[in-house]
This record gives sequence, structure tokens and C-alpha cells, in this order.
Amino acid sequence: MPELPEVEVTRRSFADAIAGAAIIQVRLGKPLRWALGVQAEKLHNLRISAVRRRGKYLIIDLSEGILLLHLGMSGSLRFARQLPPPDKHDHFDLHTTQGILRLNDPRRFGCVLYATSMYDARVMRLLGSLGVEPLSADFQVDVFYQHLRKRKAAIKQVLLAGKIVVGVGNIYACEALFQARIHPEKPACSLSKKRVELLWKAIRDVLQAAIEQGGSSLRNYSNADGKVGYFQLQTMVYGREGELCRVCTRPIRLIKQGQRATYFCSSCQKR
DNA sequence: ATATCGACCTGCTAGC
DNA sequence: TGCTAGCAGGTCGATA
Repeated sequence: MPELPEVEVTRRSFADAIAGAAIIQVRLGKPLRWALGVQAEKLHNLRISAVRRRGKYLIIDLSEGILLLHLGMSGSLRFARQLPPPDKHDHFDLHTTQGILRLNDPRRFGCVLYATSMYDARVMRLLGSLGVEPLSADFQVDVFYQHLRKRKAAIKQVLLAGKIVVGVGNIYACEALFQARIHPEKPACSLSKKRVELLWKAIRDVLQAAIEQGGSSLRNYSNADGKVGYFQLQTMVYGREGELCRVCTRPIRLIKQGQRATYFCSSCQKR
């Protein structure tokens, strides 16, 4: 589900409301990808100071340590004063003085882990090799170009890997490549400076637009307010196999790259 | 270092 | 209508 825009929209939907709250109790459901890494009781009385995002991770800053949270493929968060009793896919509840933060994650690819600091070995291993934030000033087109020049793999897969730039998942990789008119199988190193500039802008535009529209609502995405996003209503290529390209009216094609679906227009996106 | 591939888990849907 | 195979927004860790 969640790519960078969904995670960011989720973050914004509860960050202010939870800031300043103290943790009262933690409820754990079925195991997630990794164990919490601490006895739940250790979190009692810790205070939440802020909620940040790094790539597709959320970082909840506590008076002592952090909670690192990932939504995996199917995770979503709710934050409210009161919530109904947990259902079978609610695997983490953080009861605080200002409400309950709940993670619902049917496939359990997500995780919540506690660390005493950002320099914890597990946290470093997960965040240490992440690429630059695409919407920050650190995402510079010249640097982006220099990195891509060193990579022989298909541009789509280089984007998905997140080592150069983070947060571009399967939907937005397809959309950004379409907007930049780049064939997804083109080796990253073969892109011209001009193309890279278009891609750089496309990534920022697509992600920013998705955030402004409240994230994608493929399947059942919703943010912590329970509001659904509607970016899906206007994808140019993703999920549109066989439908007509909105630019040239030729059919959108579906191929597999690294066992993942890639949608593109073979007429608009030349090799 | 880079590239590929299996694994994790559940739910939904297309097709028989 | 019912069953099954295949697919889904992510990414880690093993392997060559």
C-alpha cells in the first residue's frame, strides 16, 4: 500500500494530535516482521515529542528512544480518542493520554521497533543505506545524474531499490517514468542528462501531487483520520494494462521487472 | 559492490 | 457456486 505519499499523509494526519502525549499502555497482536525489541512495559510513561518520516519509515520520537514504524505492503494507522476493540489484523495499539494509535496490517510485512536512539544498530542497518529524500533540497539533479551514471540496471529497478532516492514505490515509479517519457527497462546509466532532469522533476511532481491529494487509495488505504485518498483515480499507467494511453491513445502495456509489475506506454516511453 | 531471487503473510479476484 | 492459482502498495538477506 504505502509509498512515500501515503506515509507522509498518514504522518500529517496524527503528528500534531499525538505530540506531547504520554504512553499509558501497549497492546501487541500477532508478530510483525520484527519483534518490538523491548518489553512493552518499558514504554510506559514515555512521552511522544514528534513524529518524523524517513523514506517509508515513520519515526516516533520519545522522551527516551524512538519507535521505528513501517507499514509494509498492507499496513495503515489510525489515531483517535477511542477505537473499537481490536480486530484480527490490529497488531499494535499504543494507548496514550491523547488517544490510541493503532496499526492494522493484514499481511504483517510491517514493523514497529523500539530503539534507544537513532544510532541503535538495528535502526542504522535499516535506515543507513537509504537514498536521499526526494522532496528535500538535498535531492539535487546533478548528484542524481552522477549516481544513475554508475548503475547498469534498469531505471525502474534502480528507483525501486531506494538506494539513490527513497520513497518511490511501484505506483509512483511507473507514473514518474511515464511523465518523463522514459522506458522502464532503459539502463539507468544510459539516460541523458536531459532525461534525468525530466525524471528528477517528475518524481518530485508525482509525489507532491499525490501528497496533496491525500495519497493513493488502491485497495483500502486510509490515513490515521480514516479518510481515503484518491490518487488512483488519475494514474496515467499504473493498473491500466490494455487501457488506452491518456496521451497517445495506444494501449498501456504490462511487463515484469524483478517479479514486479511495470506498466508503461511503449509509444510514449521509448528505449 | 551489484544484481537476482526467495521469503515473509493474508486477502482478493480471475478463470475454470 | 466453489476451488485454485496468481497477484498485490515493500524490502530484507542469502547467493553468485
